[in-house]
Amino acid sequence: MKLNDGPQTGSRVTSRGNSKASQKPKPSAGERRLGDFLCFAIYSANLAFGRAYKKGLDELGLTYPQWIAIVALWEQDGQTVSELGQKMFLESNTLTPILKKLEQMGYLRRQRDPADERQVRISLTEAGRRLREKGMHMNLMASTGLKPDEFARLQQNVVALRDNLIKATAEKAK
Amino acid sequence: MKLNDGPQTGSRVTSRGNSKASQKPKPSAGERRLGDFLCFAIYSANLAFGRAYKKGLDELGLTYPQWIAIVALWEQDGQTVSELGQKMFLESNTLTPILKKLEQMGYLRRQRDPADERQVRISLTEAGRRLREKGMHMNLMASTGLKPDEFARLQQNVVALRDNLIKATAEKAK
DNA sequence: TCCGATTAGATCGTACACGATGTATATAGA
DNA sequence: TCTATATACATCGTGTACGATCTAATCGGA
Repeated sequence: MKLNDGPQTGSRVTSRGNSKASQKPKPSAGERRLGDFLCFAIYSANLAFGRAYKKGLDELGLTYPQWIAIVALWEQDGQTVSELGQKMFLESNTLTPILKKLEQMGYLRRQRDPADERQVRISLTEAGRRLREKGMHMNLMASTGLKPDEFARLQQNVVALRDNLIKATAEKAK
Repeated sequence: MKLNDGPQTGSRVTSRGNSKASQKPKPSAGERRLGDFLCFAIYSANLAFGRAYKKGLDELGLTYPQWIAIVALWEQDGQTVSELGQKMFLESNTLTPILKKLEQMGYLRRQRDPADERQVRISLTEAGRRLREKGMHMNLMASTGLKPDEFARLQQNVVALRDNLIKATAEKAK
């Protein structure tokens, strides 16, 4: 009977039907509904991708950002934290914990660059490279319901969108 | 001199140049690079959207998911948590804290449905609706660098992608 | 009508994102 | 050379995501 911190069941004024609160069902003229927001489409597609990848990533024992980091490091080894951050669009505050976790799992090494002790160079271990190979099969092409050319085109459109957003945001920041 | 928990500066074996670790610069034949992943394009575009919206949302004093919830509730008031969750692609474990925060800020009310005490009905307050109006101007169309028809087409493509992913994931779960 | 199963939310632990801040190292200018 | 500034990374607090689990309310079948 007691709702842990839930709203009190005492003051019961059903809020649909008897209050003016519910009188705005249709967005007037130019008002955009949630389904029309491109940002929401991207946001929810990102959630969907995360869920679609979940099973494969669980087999690897990785999270999605961890997997991205492995892929990015496999492409080029010995990157600094900020170089990796540029590829992943993340900064050290987010990246450092991810990299520490992966190091602790034995998939990479982090070592200060002797030439500039401020920088940390990151390199995959043998286990890290094996993991990358093991995850090579993960391919959701079929799940996207897209044909290869559609897939490539959408990918390019989204990349262009992202880069435009970044440029516009940087410019407005000035 | 002491790097809070950073990698030890003692064992210094620069990992580029003298170890085989760095000998894999180009992905062989069919190997996909990070830039070719549609999931990564979506992931990074989502981050970019979050950053692009940041300034406008700060003026409202909201986070992105909080804003989405306000928009969704403005479209239809008195929704249950799970109905709202279907629209936002989130479940109660994520939604409840967001809704509690918005309630605490005075933008909505949460009340158990007398007809079924398991359900919680959510309705915007007057302040919540004013906030929705205030945020009406936020429009990143220009920042996307897309013409209206391109914008609409991309939006539809991403929605279709999302829905395909959800369907495929649900089917494989069976 | 009674009790097992289901449903709706809430809670908890873990892991991102990210602004703000801290610390060590490097660089530049007087 | 000495110090002010800049740079690279790490830490911290807040707020999502999300699987697992919990509780209360409802439903269903014998």
